[in-house]
Amino acid sequence: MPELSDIRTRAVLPISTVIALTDLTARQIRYYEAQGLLHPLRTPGNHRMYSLKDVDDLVEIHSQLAAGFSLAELRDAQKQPKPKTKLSDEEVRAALRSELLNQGRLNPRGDSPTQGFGFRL
Amino acid sequence: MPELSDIRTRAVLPISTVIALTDLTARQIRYYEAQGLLHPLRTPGNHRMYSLKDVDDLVEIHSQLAAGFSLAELRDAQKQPKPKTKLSDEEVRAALRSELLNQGRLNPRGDSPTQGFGFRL
DNA sequence: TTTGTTTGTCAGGTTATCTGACATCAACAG
DNA sequence: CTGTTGATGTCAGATAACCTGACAAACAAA
Repeated sequence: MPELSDIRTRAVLPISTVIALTDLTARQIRYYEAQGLLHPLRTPGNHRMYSLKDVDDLVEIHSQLAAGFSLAELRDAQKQPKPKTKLSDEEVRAALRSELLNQGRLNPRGDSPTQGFGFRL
Repeated sequence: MPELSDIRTRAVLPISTVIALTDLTARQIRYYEAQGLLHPLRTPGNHRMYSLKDVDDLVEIHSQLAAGFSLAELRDAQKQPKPKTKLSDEEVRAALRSELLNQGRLNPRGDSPTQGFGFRL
């Protein structure tokens, strides 16, 4: 009996279910994959199988597309490692010091603060 | 965009996934359904679609089968409402009184105490 | 032995998904 | 204005997945 605890990352959903859960079309889902945005598993018969995490990612991708980003940009952004929850105590203190010195501007590159990519406190 | 919170009761899995998650055969899964033990939804094209709860139920059914119960017994047992968490305070007090009076035997019918069907405190 | 329950297996038919190609449409550049 | 690019729609042909129905096997119980 397989473990059922990894259900969010286990590929259990056919594309028809993903379509129903996301309101995306098969064309969109396959195109995002072709552009390198996700990598669903395949059955021995070559049918795509998706995890719940894939569904989340697809919704996020479509949201970012609607926000004006291109699939190429999203793909490149994926390659950047996201420190996020893996900040050491010292890094957190450094970020807080920077916060105080820069009056709340943690984003020296001037990117939109609403996208959620790259470094954020 | 559909809500993803009801994912445990939403029919999103094809029978091939259920087979992989349960180690049951398609024959077993369809036969349990034919005997009235579960009722997966169907796609417009008549393909069965299962929820994660269905997967849990199937594992439980197979376990009960291995324990010697017949599918007919399990089906009938399903029809019995299970009070369980819906006991009123008065019912709890009555059960405790009965407990004291009968020296721990809450099962006057003499069923096996390991099955988990019917009334239990 | 006979009967009932559960499971295996096969055949024939239908549905779901695949890939590849071409069309459309909007945004943008020249 | 015209041509290019990115995202999506749509279709055809092929294959995989699933369906039902039927018959057989294994086993336990009457």
